Amino acid sequence: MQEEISATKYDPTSVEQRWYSYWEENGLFHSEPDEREPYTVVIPPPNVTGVLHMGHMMNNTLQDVLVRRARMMGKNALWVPGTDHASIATEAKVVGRLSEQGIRKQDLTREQFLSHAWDWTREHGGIILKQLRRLGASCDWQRTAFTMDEVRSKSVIRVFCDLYDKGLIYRGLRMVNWDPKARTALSNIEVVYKEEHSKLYYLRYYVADQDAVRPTGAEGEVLHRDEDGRYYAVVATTRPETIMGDTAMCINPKDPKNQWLRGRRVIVPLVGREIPVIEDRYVDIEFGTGCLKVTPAHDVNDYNLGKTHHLDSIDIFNPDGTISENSPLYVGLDRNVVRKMISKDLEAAGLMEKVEDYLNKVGYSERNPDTAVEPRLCRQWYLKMPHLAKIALKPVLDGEIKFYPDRFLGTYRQWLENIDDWCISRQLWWGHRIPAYYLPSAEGEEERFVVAESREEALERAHKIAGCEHLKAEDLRHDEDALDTWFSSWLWPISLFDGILHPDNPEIKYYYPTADLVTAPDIIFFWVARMIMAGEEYMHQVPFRNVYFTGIVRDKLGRKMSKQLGNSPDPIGLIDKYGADGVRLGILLCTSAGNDILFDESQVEQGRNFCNKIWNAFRLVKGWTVSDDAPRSEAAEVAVKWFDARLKATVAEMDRDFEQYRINDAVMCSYKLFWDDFCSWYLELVKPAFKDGVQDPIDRGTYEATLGFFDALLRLLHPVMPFITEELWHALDPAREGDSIMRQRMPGAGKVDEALLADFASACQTVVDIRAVRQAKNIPVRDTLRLQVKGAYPALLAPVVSKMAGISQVESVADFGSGAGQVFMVGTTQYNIPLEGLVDTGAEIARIKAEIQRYEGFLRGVNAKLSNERFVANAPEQVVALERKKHSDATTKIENLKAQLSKLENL
RNA sequence: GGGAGCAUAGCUCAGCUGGUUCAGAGCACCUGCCUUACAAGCAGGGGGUCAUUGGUUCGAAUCCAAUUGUUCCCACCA
Repeated sequence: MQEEISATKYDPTSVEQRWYSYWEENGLFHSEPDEREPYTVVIPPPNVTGVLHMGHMMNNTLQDVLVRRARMMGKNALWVPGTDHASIATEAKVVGRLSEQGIRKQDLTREQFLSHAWDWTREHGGIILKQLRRLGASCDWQRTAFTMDEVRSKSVIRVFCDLYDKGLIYRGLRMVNWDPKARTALSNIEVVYKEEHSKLYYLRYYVADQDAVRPTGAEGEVLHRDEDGRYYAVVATTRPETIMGDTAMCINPKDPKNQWLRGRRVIVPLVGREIPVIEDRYVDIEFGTGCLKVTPAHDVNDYNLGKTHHLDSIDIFNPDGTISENSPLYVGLDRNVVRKMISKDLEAAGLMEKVEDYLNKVGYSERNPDTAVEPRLCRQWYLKMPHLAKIALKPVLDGEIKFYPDRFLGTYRQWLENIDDWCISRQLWWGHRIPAYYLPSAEGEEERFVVAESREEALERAHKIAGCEHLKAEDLRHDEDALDTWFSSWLWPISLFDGILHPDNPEIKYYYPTADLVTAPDIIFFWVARMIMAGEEYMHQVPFRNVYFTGIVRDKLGRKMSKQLGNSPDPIGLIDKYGADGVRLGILLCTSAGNDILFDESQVEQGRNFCNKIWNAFRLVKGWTVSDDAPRSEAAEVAVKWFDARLKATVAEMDRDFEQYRINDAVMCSYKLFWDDFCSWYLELVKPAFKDGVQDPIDRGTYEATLGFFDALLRLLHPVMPFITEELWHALDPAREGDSIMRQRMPGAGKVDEALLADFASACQTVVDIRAVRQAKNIPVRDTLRLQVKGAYPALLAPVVSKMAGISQVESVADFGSGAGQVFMVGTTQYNIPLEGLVDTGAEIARIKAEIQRYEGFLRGVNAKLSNERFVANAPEQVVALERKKHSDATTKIENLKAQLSKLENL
């Protein structure tokens, strides 16, 4: 320590490692239920194979601040960590790795594939949890959970069966959003719509029965004929590659342009197949030519048209997005390739009328952002939403759960009020396998199944079905699909405490509901809303009280951080460079609820500099020699009293900020308290004089008080900067070995002596003004000055200006005398620094004149108010009184200045 | 197409229930200092029609309306 303390820079590396191990080894993050008030936070589980990015950094720093603070407020704080199996993302990574080794997923059995996936999980899983330790996260690691561990898996299965038995889960055949890369269905919210520049292709659909075409003569009718006189319709489409699936063309019956097409049949270009022309009001007359090609298998709207008009449906795609055998053309080719190809072929065949640029919205898979979603008709599992949406809406509208910022309430409400059933099945292996078992069935027979937690139970259930009494276990076919990842995440606050399987266990009863949830607004639907549903359904209680929405971390230019752009700093690299405390402070200072943050390394630099400041303040204090006989200086006397008040006032302010989740404000408060109030004022005031190369000793009383303040400041800062505060808290007193700052209480707010704070502020202003005079006149600090005062001034002024501004003497005078001096005002009190020969009278006159002008302008404004009868009559008394005070103060100031001016002019 | 947010100093943003926290903070910038804790620092300083236009009010950065710009969310128009 002795050697380390001589360093003028704080070195976080060894400190951070040492204390984190200490905390963990001593179980300081661990919580067990006891008689204290619980404070619970569950981590938004990061992907098990993920690595820490800036978003995690911000999010987890915020959580850690809340948790550490709660712990030091005397609560039994618990922060439960864990990871998410992230089925699509993880499965995609595993598939990717296998294919690098030349292995295709379809060549593996389910068991073989899962074994690879578990290998991958063990290999990469937990990296992110280690990284969170570097950040200082005070998670109870003994409780680390995984969405696919035993308790969580069983909970998911139990809930599925329960919801099925309640009639909330069903199997349905409908259009789903299909991800052809992952080859799975997606829920609606997993589709991200992106605007993109594409083409609108105008295709010729020749009329089949040319001879039957009769112009109707309707006004505005548009007939198309080629050079041979053959009639054709023109269809505008963005997806020419789907024409092989066309089973109709649709016009609006009211469309005058296309009256002649009513009742006709047309020929699908290239394909040559005849399809009917149907009529439906759905078609927009204004769009394109008013003719719509109908492909019921590949478009939701077309599907609906197909249903109402009883059209055939031709599915021309394979699950991977290549053209299937159902198509006469392009079989086996990818849909994106075919689009280019077919447009050329259409062109060549003279079937392409024209191509226009077109801006349209295309749905992409959230997890495979390069893959456009393909609407596809298939059978999936769904969870009914009306009941769950209803129970999830109430606690938020009632304010039982509070959102910070509360504007997300509107988003939340709107979504729940217009919610679709949730497609919960995924055609993936990595995840919780759907506990449905199909009974043997003959070809064409409707599928029959039972839902149960195990095959044995399923068999029992199956036996109860007529005709199935003799089935054997192996006759049951287990559903191949897995559940949506969010179907496990939504149970997280419950399943972490085993509340699904054992609803009455002491842990769930103690820790649930959790206190605060810190998360990003983009998962408000995916996760937040659904956790509330599950909480209400299974615990009959909200899962958390407050939801703090963070913003998105962007770079300095406002761009989202991404791997592609390479604009995302490596968080661990930042910690290596600046220290975890510095990084935490840097992030916290620019975070406010719901607002995106524009991250720049300079903010982290600021954090590091602050660590340095704390470190050096510590060096100063620890470097003092203490004397039991030395008397306490007047300046120290004032400083101790003042800082005590200042500290209490700041604590109160921070408490208010935390209550409203204005965390950045609270952090800034403590930053300024330490840097400005403690270092720049307090320490400078109590700092013993330095004479003849020797520093005077400090008196014991002031020293003890200073250590006390330092201690309080460290406690106040601990939630934000856990490492340096623990280090210095120990260094303050060797007797603390074996203890931890984490176990101490936060400083409390107390009654604040406001008058003292005001007096001190006035004295500070005086110091600043004196220093300004010194700088302007180039008077070094070692040359002491005299200060004359006209009027009332605070009693603590003299010691403060003496110590801080090099004033040897403060004289109360009736008049500043005839000699030249530098006069200034603090409030309405006039001060003068006699400076014979140093004052430029001309410049001074000009300055005072400008000053007078400024105050006169101010006074005019005040007078305007005061002479307004309605103001005097209507405004609250206090406000009017204030205005009167402004008036009298300004008048006094102007008088003072004028007197000063005339004196100078008469020199 | 529907909804929400934002617009205040060069940058990032506070400004909460209209009135001394009213025009603020941090960073950046300028000037002077290597003053025995800290140059990653100290001291001092400049800088803004509060997007625009109306309205409410004794009084508006603050409340209301419209406009402009911008960001985000939701929605099946090929």
